[in-house]
Amino acid sequence: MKPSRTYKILVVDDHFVVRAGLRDILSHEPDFIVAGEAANGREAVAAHARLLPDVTLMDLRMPVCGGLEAIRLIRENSPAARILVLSSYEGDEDIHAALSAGAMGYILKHSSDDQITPAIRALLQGKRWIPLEVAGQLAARERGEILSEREREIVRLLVLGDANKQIGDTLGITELTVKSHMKNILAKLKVRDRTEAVTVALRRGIVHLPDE
Amino acid sequence: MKPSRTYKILVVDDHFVVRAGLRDILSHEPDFIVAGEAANGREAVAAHARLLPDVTLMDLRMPVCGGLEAIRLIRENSPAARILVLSSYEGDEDIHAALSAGAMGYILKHSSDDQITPAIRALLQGKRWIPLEVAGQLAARERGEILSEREREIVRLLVLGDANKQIGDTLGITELTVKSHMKNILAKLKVRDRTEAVTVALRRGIVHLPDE
DNA sequence: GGCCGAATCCCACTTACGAGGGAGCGGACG
DNA sequence: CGTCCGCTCCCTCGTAAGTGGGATTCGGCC
Repeated sequence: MKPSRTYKILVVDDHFVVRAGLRDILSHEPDFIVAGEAANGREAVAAHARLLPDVTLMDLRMPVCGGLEAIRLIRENSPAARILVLSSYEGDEDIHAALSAGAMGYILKHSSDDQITPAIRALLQGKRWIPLEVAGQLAARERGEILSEREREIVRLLVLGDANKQIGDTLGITELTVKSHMKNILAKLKVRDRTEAVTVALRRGIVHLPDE
Repeated sequence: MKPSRTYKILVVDDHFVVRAGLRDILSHEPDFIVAGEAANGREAVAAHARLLPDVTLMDLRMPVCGGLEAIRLIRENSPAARILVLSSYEGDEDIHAALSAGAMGYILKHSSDDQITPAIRALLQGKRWIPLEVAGQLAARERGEILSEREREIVRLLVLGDANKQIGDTLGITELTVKSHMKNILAKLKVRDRTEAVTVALRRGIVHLPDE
C-alpha cells in the first residue's frame, strides 16, 4: 500500500519536546513526512520559503519572532500556504488574530493524535479546521464587545503598570482622553478596575506578559 | 549490550503532544522504559503508587490537580520518590516551590534530549539536577525580597481585581492593614502600583491566572 | 535577658482612579 | 445623505489607592 504521494510538513515550535512529539505522531502516517523544523518565527519563514511544505504546524508563543508575524510573512510570500496553528492557549484574541493573519486551522496542544492528523488532512484538502471548543471561543468573542486598536494599545501600556498620565504622554494624548478610553475598556471587558482588566486581557490573549 | 537493568519512568503532562515527545525521546535510551503516563496531578499520584517508577517527569501547570500538590502527595506516600520537573516557565517562585515540595530536579521544556536524559540519570544516581539558567533564577530570588505567606495571599486576591476593602473583608482584617501589606508588596516587587504588581507576580510565578 | 528584624496592624494625608455625565470631529457604511 | 462609532477632549465628584509615619507582637540570635 504505497501512498499515492507524500505530503511535506513543516513543524514550528520553540519546545524541543513538542517538536519530537509531533515528529513521532506524524511518522505514524505513511504519507506524511516532516520536511523540516523551526524553533521560532524567523526560522519558520526561511524554512517555509526553502521547503514549500504542504502544511505548516505552527505554535504562536515563540521568542525572536512570534507565530502571528510568521504567518503573515509566510502568506505574503506564499498566499496559498496552509498553516495549522497548534497552541496551548485558547484566548479568543489569539484565535481570531491567527485566523485573520491567514491560518487555516487552530488546534490545542492537548489534542491527541486523532485530532491532529484529521486537522492536517482537512487543510490538505483545502478545508478549514476549527474544533468546537475553539469555535466556541470565537463565538463568545463575537457576542462580547471587541476592543478597538487604540484601546488595545492602551491595555498594552496598562500591563506595564503605567498610570493614565504616563500612558497619555506615551501616546501623545491627554490624561483625560486616556481615562475616557479606560472607561470604555473597563465596560467592554466587564471588569471593575484596571487590575482586573489586566488579568482578563491576559487570559483572553488581548495582550501578553512582557518578556522582562 | 544488554543493559544491566531497566529504569521505569512515569511521564506526567496534560499535553498529549508533550507526552508523545517524551515517550519518543526516552525510547532512544535502551535502559529507560516509560512505565506509565498521567495527564494531571491526581492521575500522577495514583500512577506513582501503582507503578513505583524510578523517576517521575512532571509538568507543573495542569488541570484538576497541579504538579506542586502532586509532588507533595507522592512524596508523602514515597519519601524516596525522585521527581524531575519539566516546565515551560521559569518564574523563581515556581522553581522554589517545586524544589521545596520535594522535586529533585527542574528543567525547561525547550531543553533538548541531551539535557533531558542526563537530568534523569542524575536523579537515578540520587543527585539533584538544576541547570544554570534555573539556578540563576533561584539566586535572583535570594537576592531580592521574598514575599511572606500573608503577602502572597493578598497578591492572590489582587489578581482577581479585588479592592483593598474587599481583600480585607475576605481575610478578616481592616482595609488599613491591607494597604500596609500592599505597601510592602509594592516595595518588595519593586513596582509602582498594584497593576504592575500583578504582571510581575504572574511573571515570577508567585501567582497564576485564575482559570475563569 | 536584651536586642533586632519581620510580620502584622493602625492613622492622616495627597494623589490617582473611576463614575457620571457631555461634545466635536472623522471615517465607514448602509 | 444621515447615522453610527471610534477617537479626542472637557468637567465634577466621591472614593480608592499610595505615602508618610508609628505601634505591636513574636521568634531568633548574641
